[in-house]
Amino acid sequence: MSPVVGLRERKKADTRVAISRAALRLAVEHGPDSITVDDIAAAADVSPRTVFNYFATKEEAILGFDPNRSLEVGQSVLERPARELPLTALRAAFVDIATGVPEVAEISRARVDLVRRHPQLHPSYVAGYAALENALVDAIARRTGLDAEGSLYPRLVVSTAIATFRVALDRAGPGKSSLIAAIDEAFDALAGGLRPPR
Amino acid sequence: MSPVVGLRERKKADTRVAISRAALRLAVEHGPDSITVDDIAAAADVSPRTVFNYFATKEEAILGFDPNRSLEVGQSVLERPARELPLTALRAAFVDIATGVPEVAEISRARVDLVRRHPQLHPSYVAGYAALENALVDAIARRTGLDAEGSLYPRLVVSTAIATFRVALDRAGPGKSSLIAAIDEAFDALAGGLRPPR
DNA sequence: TGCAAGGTTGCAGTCTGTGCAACTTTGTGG
DNA sequence: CCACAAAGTTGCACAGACTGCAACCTTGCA
Repeated sequence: MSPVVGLRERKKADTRVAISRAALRLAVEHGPDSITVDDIAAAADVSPRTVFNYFATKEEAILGFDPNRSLEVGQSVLERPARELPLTALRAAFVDIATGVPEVAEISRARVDLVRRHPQLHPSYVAGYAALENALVDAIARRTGLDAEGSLYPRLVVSTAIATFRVALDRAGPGKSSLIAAIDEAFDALAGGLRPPR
Repeated sequence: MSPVVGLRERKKADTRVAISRAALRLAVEHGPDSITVDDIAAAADVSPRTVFNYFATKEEAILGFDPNRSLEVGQSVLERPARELPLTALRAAFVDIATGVPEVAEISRARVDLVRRHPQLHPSYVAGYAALENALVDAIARRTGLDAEGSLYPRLVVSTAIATFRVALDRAGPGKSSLIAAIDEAFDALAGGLRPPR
């Protein structure tokens, strides 16, 4: 009998989550530099070597990159109504992220805070958006019928949309205005050609 | 007699350049992963320990971050005519970079190529734009009279402009269309609200 | 000329990250 | 039910990045 997802895959997914949860928790508690891979491994109940089987670096573990996530978001952009403008479809996808499973959003916010408090993480954090960018460029290229690499437009619109999302994320810090409101304000300005507010 | 810039400072600047030149050259020749800090130090004729006095990481040395450079670009934005729109002033500043000292542009292009060929460098490369972003946010805040942090606009316009510049840089690869043309096309699209090409 | 500030170096040590080979667990087919 | 293949986990040895510290050298100035 071959289960839709076998015990093997489920265990792998669990292990990945366990490592990344442990890494995030420890990093939040003690700071990313004060913890070692050994600490993370111990907290996740695996060997240090195994941590590197799942994540290329310690920071990746803390930030919990999940390649599948990017593909999901790309898919959600493809599923938006065909008549929507690219920028509108992208904005909707970001709103989906923001309003998704509360627990996921919570963890995601914790990561943003952590990066804010520890700028050493910034490079790795930004790097995590590269996979998302590629997935979205692909989706936009399909929607518009443009060539993903040959044409300037797909990468341009995705790249600026992600930048816009990140500004909104940063602005909607803990206790500040809602993320949705920030996304709306930022994307309106972007679609309007970024003229300065009166 | 106190020289405008003393021997000390000149030597420091020279050493920084020597290290970063050596690091870039070796990385281009052998790949960033195949060279060690010891190699770089030897090529720059300093001790390995000294390399870390100038750059926090090996990758920083290869990518040759110079904090002063960001301040210069910020200054050039402030010096644009006051009636120019923020996006126009930013675009002009990027064109200045592209048309500046040929030798500098040459090195800068070599770095872009290197990053393209070795994506491991991408995170650090992108991180290098953080200093530029902050300098430009400051400049735009002053030009518009908006609060750099309290208002969404300054960071939004700078962040998207940098993303746009980077897409143009990437597009204008070696032997491809001119960088200026790419900057023009990309910024026109951005100022037009990123509607898809007909 | 002599001294203080600042820059460079070597050293010892910690930690990240990798290749490899043994070991364990899961899935499958006889 | 049992063997066997496939896939995952672990330990080990090791290269190399990076840091703190203390000694040493060079520059700027009185």
